[in-house]
Amino acid sequence: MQSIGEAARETGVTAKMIRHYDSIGLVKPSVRSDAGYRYYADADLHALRFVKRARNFGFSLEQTATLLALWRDRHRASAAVKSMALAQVAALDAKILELQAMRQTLVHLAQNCRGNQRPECPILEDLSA
Amino acid sequence: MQSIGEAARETGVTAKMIRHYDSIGLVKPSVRSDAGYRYYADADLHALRFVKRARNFGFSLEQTATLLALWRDRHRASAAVKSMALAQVAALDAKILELQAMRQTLVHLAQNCRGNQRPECPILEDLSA
DNA sequence: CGCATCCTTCCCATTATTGGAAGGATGCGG
DNA sequence: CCGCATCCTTCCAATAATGGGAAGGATGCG
Repeated sequence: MQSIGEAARETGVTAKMIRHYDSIGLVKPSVRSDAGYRYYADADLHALRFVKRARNFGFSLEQTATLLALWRDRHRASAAVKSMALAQVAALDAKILELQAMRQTLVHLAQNCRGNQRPECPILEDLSA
Repeated sequence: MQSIGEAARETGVTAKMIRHYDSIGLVKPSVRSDAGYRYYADADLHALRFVKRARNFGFSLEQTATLLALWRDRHRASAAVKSMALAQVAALDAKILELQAMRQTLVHLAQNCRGNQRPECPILEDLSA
């Protein structure tokens, strides 16, 4: 049983966020002391690391909660998990395309801007067009 | 002089957001009636469209405020604008790379997940590893 | 004149995280 | 065994940008 500080050190999730995950019901400590201290069992630490990784993949906390429930269910079908992963890939694709379009337009505008002491600048001209 | 509703229709910025931009000092109406109604001059509408475009390029409101100030300054050097645009390109690049890395890992995991009724799934296994 | 539609301000919610304050609990050195 | 450092607790607030809604006043038109 680890205190919240120890759990934070071991999982790389800040104590602040661990309390937050507790408050929203995502990962709750197995034990609360009489004084209210949170104590995390190994399985809890595992869940915290799971959450951290899912967040790194860009899953929202809500998606992460679903994945966590699936992970805890030994009998779930892998299809449910796979479809979530593919949906996340599609969301990432859309976001990437959007950012690439922004980037390309900006690069194009910047290439046509002298970037000197004179005021002429197609970037602002385009923004105001 | 357009009322906020007319300004919203003409610029595509919602009345809600126009009020918000006023409250944070980004774009203020040229005139306020005795009753407190906001009235927007052509230059104000221009500024609202400018803001909308800058936001479409992924500039933050703070960056947008700077660009707007540069745009309003007839004597600014184009170098200042160009460096902001290039900084934004760099930020977009970093974000794109990050999303591509997420995407690739997820695709790889999903490819190795059968996605059937059985529980075996490398996606969850990786998340919990 | 009355009703529909607009407008105002103010408050709250979202998403995920971070910050701080005020106060209680624990642990260790002297 | 006392006091201090460090941990912990809860609550409140802020971030960025937008949206939703309530309560109430203003306007416009028939």
